[in-house]
Formats: sequence, structure tokens, C-alpha cells
Amino acid sequence: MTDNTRSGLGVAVKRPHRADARRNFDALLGAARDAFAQNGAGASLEDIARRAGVGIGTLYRNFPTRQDLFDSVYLGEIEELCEAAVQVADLPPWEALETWLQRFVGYAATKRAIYEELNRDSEMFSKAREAMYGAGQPLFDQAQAVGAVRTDTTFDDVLRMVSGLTGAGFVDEAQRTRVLHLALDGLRPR
Amino acid sequence: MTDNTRSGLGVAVKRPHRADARRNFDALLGAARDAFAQNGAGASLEDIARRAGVGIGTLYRNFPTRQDLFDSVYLGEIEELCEAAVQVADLPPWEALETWLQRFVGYAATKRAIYEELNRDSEMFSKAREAMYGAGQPLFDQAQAVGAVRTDTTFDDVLRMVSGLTGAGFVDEAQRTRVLHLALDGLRPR
DNA sequence: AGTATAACGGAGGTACCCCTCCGGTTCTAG
DNA sequence: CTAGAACCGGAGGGGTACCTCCGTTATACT
Repeated sequence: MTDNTRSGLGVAVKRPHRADARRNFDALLGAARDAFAQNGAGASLEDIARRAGVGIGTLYRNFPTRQDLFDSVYLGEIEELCEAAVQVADLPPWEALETWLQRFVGYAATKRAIYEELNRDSEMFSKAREAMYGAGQPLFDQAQAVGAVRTDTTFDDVLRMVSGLTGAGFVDEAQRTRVLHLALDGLRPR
Repeated sequence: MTDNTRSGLGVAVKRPHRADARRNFDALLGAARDAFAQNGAGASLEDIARRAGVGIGTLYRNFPTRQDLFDSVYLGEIEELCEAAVQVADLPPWEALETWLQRFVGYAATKRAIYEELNRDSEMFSKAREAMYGAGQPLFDQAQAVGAVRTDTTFDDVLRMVSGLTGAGFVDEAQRTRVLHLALDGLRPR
């Protein structure tokens, strides 16, 4: 029950041993996820502690820097994204790609951060980028291989396009899905 | 030489009468444009005053609230956008629409704000929205009328899509143009 | 040139956020 | 059950941004 790290992404975030500490840890992660989703990567740490019903000291003990906290949330979502890529793997190539990208847009917490920081050069982001590309690129290649995606474009193009849409405001879920579908139609050869 | 307001958008921003005051006013607008482009709508007002080489008091005299300053920059860009719509009016329908949208993406200062606040309900934003729609909708309708744009989509969809792309990070100008072109291809009937 | 006055600019009060530190509390292992 | 390690939380110092106020300065008009 040591729970050293949560992912294979190389950034170690330790989950505490004691039960109360673990509760607080999880509450903080949840609150941070909400706060980042709402206010972007610059959300107030004191606000996050408040939301989690925890003292500011506790936040800093678990996550010494803002970056540590942000990374934990961010990496959690990247992981989910990687898992999602596995889940869609047995769909037909185009459906697999589109479903994965729809899922991509669906994750909420670090949406804004993802495109704010997509081309930043911290070690951590490049690791995450690698992971994301590792998960999505095969789907893209496969779709391209069977002729479902035009060949004059790259996975990077697509990811940035979708990241942009991820950050845009929509009146409702339906519009977001519709618009993403629209944009992705541009990927298909004509 | 009174220069009461700068636009027909209904929000009055007075340009001062005295020469020194007018210099400062313009410097502030320029600095604000840069600052908003760089740091988003939450840029520091004191930083803007510093950039403009002006005391903070002068900033507040010209723009009593942050909103006043932001609106002035924002409206300036909306105006440019409306003018651009006139300029492209004599291109073929699809080219007109695409050119206008490319121009849309090109404006820098309030990029981030536009999609951050596209569906906010302040009086000022709805005015701006109206103006933007007034300028762009005809281009869209025309393109749809001649069969250059699929009919199962709306101008609002397109505007939000493009707003999203506007905010996304790209490695260079070329990629942004390429990706926008890609996304817009999804608009064409197949 | 001289004067009335519009405009300047920055000091400083208020508020918020960051982060550290440590006395008190709670859990777990034995 | 108990002892001590692990953990808690918030007070408080330092910093920055917001905004007001007013003594000083530049402009326009006669």
C-alpha cells in the first residue's frame, strides 16, 4: 500500500501512507482539477485549499510548488487519454481517431492549459507530449494508411486544431460535438 | 478636432482634446493591445501604464475601469474586422468567406479574449457580437447560397470554431494557416 | 506673455496571493 | 492502550495589483 507514483510518465507524485493524509491528497487533486478548469493554470492555491476543505499548509506539504500540483492533474488527464486510445483501438480506423479526439475534447480540467502550454519547453510537458503522441499517432497513421485521412497533413496539425477547439466556448455540448465533427471532416480526402 | 467616439458601436470612448493627453491616450491603447495579446484579458494595468511610459493615474483618467480599456482595444479590432468584410466583398463567395476568416485569426490583441468571452452576456459583448455577425453572416450566407458551404451548419458554429483556432498555439504562421484551411475544408459540401 | 485649467504621475491604502513555520492534533504500529 | 511519528491548519511576512487622491506641470487661449 505504498502507492509511490501514479503513472509511468516519470514524474513522481507520492500519495501519503496515512488514511487522513490520503483523503486530503485526493480532495486537493479534485479541487485543483475544478479550479484549473474554471480559472486556468493561474488559479489561486489558497482557493484550491479552501475548496478541498484543507489548510494551505497541507496543500504545500503535498505539492511543494504550483507546478507539482498542476503536473499531477495534468498527468492524470494525459493518462486517461492514453487509456482511451487503447479502448478505441478495435474500432475502424477513422472512427477510432474521431472517437479519441472527441474524448480529447471532453476532458475538462486542463483543457485551457493544454493549448496554453502545448508548445512550451519544460521537461514535463515534452514528456506529456510524447505520451500523447505515442497514444494518438498510431490512430492517425492507421486512418491515413487506409485512406480515411488526407495525406497533406500531420498528427501535430490535428492535435493543435483539436486543442484549439477544446478551449473555445460553446453554447452547449451538442454544438461542440457538431463543430468538432465539422472540423474533422476537413481531414478526409475528397 | 473633437474626436468624440471612435466607432459606431455605441460605446463612447473620448479621445482627449489636448495634444499631450492625446499622445498618452494613444500610447496607452497601443500598450494595452500588446499586453492583452501577451497576457490575456487579465494583464496588469500598472504594467500597461509602464509600457506606455505613463503614470497609473493617467491610465485611470482615460479608462476608469479595466473594462473600458479592454473594450476600447476590443472594439478597435472588431471595427477592423468589419472593414475587412467590406474589402473582401467582391471576391467569389467562398474565397471571400475564407479570406475574412483568415483575417479574423490574424488579429492579435484580443484573440484570447474573444473566445474566452464569446458567450458572455455583457451589453458590450453582445453589441460586438452583433457587429461581427453583421459583417460575417452575409459572407457566410452567400457562400451557402452558391453551394460552397454545407447547409447543416451555422455561422455561429463557424465563428466559434475559428475562435478556438485563433487561441490555439502553433509553431509558426504557416501551420496556423494550414490548420485553418484544413478546418474550413470541413465546411464544404462533399 | 500670462493665466486658467486640463492633465500628469506616483505615493499610499486596501486587498489578495504566495509561501513558511510551528504549536496542536490525529493516526498507526507495537 | 499508548507513545511518538506523521500530519494538520492558519497566522503572518513579503510581494504585487488595484484604485484614489492631490500637489505639480504642461497646454491652450487671449
